Amino acid sequence: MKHEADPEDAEPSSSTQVAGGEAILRGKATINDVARLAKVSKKTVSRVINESPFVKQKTRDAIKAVIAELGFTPDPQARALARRKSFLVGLVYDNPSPQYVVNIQRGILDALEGTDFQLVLHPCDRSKPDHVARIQSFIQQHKPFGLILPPSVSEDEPLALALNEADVDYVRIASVELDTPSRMIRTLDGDGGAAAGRHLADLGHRHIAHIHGPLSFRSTHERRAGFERALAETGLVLRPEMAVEGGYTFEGGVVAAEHLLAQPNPPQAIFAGNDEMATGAYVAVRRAGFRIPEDISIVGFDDTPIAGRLWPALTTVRLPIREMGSAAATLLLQTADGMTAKKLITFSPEIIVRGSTAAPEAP
Amino acid sequence: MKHEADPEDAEPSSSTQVAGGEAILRGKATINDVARLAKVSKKTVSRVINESPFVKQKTRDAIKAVIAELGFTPDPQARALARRKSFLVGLVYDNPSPQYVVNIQRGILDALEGTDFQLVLHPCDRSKPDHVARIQSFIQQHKPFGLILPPSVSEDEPLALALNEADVDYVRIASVELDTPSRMIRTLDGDGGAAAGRHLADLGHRHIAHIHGPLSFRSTHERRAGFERALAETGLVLRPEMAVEGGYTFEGGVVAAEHLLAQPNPPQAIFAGNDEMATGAYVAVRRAGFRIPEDISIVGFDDTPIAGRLWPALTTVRLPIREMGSAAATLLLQTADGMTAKKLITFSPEIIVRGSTAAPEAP
DNA sequence: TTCGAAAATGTCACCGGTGTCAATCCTAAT
DNA sequence: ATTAGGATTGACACCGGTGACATTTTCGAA
Repeated sequence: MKHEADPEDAEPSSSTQVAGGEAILRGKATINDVARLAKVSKKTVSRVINESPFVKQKTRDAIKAVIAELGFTPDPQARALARRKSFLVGLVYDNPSPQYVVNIQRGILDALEGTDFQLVLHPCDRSKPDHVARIQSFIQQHKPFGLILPPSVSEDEPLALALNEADVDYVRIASVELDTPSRMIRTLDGDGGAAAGRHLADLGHRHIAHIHGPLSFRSTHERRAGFERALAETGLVLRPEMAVEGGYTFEGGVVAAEHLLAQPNPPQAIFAGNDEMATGAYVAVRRAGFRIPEDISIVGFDDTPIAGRLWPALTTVRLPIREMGSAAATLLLQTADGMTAKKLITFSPEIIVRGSTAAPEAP
Repeated sequence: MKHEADPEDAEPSSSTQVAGGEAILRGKATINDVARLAKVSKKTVSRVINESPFVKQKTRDAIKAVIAELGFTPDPQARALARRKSFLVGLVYDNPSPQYVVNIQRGILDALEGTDFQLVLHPCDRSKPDHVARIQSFIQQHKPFGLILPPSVSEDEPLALALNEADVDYVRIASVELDTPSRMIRTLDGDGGAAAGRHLADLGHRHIAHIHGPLSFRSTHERRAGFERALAETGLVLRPEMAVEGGYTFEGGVVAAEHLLAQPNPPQAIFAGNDEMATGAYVAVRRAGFRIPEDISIVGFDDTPIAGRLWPALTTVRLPIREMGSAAATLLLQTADGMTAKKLITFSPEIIVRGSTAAPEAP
């Protein structure tokens, strides 16, 4: 394939002379090179890059051809500087469960693949008083295109407020709205809790306990409320002494389950607010000498990989975490596309029945 | 505190007029503002920011004072553009174990905290033929300051070669050197394998099996070699039919263990090349009706969180993964500091004895 | 006191894009 | 043919720093 012959239209900018059969140095061309070769101003090239509708089709095609030929890629840093907005998507998280975080990451990366955006990690410690300030300064400095906030960061009202003030877009992943309006991926945690309750009730359990997360998490209440609702439908109630907090952690789950088992009338079934705590419950139950599921049934929540790795495998409520991450990123990017941005996408949980639940044995 | 009175030295650049008692807009000042207030050229300010030694102490102090007063922070994008080098550290990974990845991430973030660098995730699929090209284009576009390569990406010789060509710094986390010299965090996987072997031998086991990772991973061979070496010291040998591949995955571990147990003379103890496979072995062993550790002892490798969550808890070989991630990032950043960059940091594994191993029961 | 080299500091273009607004090109209506 | 008004395109400054090199200080040695 021949290039045009104009003697001036030669090589991409920097007059690097390279010996003989050099591999085409794709990718190092700049917008100026493209403009020169296409015989238009760099501004027009810029318009094409940014898909401005105000470029004649013919011009656009010509420029695109040059871009392809040169393997031109706009420089993210330069663009960021000029626009005062980088191509970074920040994942701001503070979640006790690594599995959860990894899956969210994967989902986001799925959605970001092929775009110009990069995922940067920004863990945050909500127990520190300056956590909001830190995030603000991150935003001021790096000017991320947007943020994704999974729980429990997503439930931080002061943070949401600060974010609305700041110049960032963000998407929350949470089970409930905040007072501050914002775009979000909503999970129907209540339905999940209900599914768990119904499953146990259907199996014939009558004496059921619950290990819940920290009271400061909205999801804790959602899951429990759904659970109690389902029990109520069968005429059951969750007795106060059968509801214990497990902090959403493995260790918390162990302690909580031990507490339950130490009572005069231990439960036949336990619904843990997440898989981590359910895993802890496994340990406590075994230590106490009970069998799963023959003596005690256990249900978890999240369906993290560990659920399938336990023995017997854990019956749990699955949230499509990876898909949620992906949806969150997609939602975030819609602003970029100028598309009519949806405000809310809802995901429903689904109960995955495995080996940790069974009908209670006849006494 | 009063400012100087010169009528011109007023507000930071952009003549935004704000009504009355505005909160001091810290952080939005630019290098020009600093230069003006400090009555020096922006270049000198730049020198201070970059800790150039060629600035008089007095000047430096004055400028630092202004920087502090203004809450000035240099703009990463602008710096990146001018230097042709961004402030991103890329984590290029392709690891079947999410736990591993998360811990590496944490370690890196520990080290990056307080610096100007940000961590960006760059998963990569080594099974795709263009994976090196993709990474190259990532580098060309985003000009990351450096990359961190955990296994198995760290064992990719072609990638290392390409990286040496490209304009990036990188640190490998691996158990062995590559032909291409590079800075690295080395783990003595062989010693870990040996520790596992010694532990089982010391307990009195004589009939021991091994589930190893993919043959394409160097660590697979390292771990196995160390293991066999330790057995040899006790006069034991790993019989060929007692060594099965488990692909470093849970499912692979299940299948491999089933294979071992189906043999006419099943092993008394199993050393799995990582915790994922050990977890799989748990399931297979249970399914086959054996007890852990009474009938069969199991040892893992990595000490990922799941090890402590199993019942009984898994005896395993621990690598300080988080610390390794941190060390890798620190090593990478040393170039920035102009410090004498170390080339190699070695981490030794340590066996963590928990409940999954015991002396074989008298037959 | 004078001079020269080292130490400090400044100048100015440039990194590779985008925003603003003016200039030019078209097309249909007059 | 002429012209108004929208469609295209271009000119130019600017985003906020850094690199290369010039200029000015500074200070000990002559």
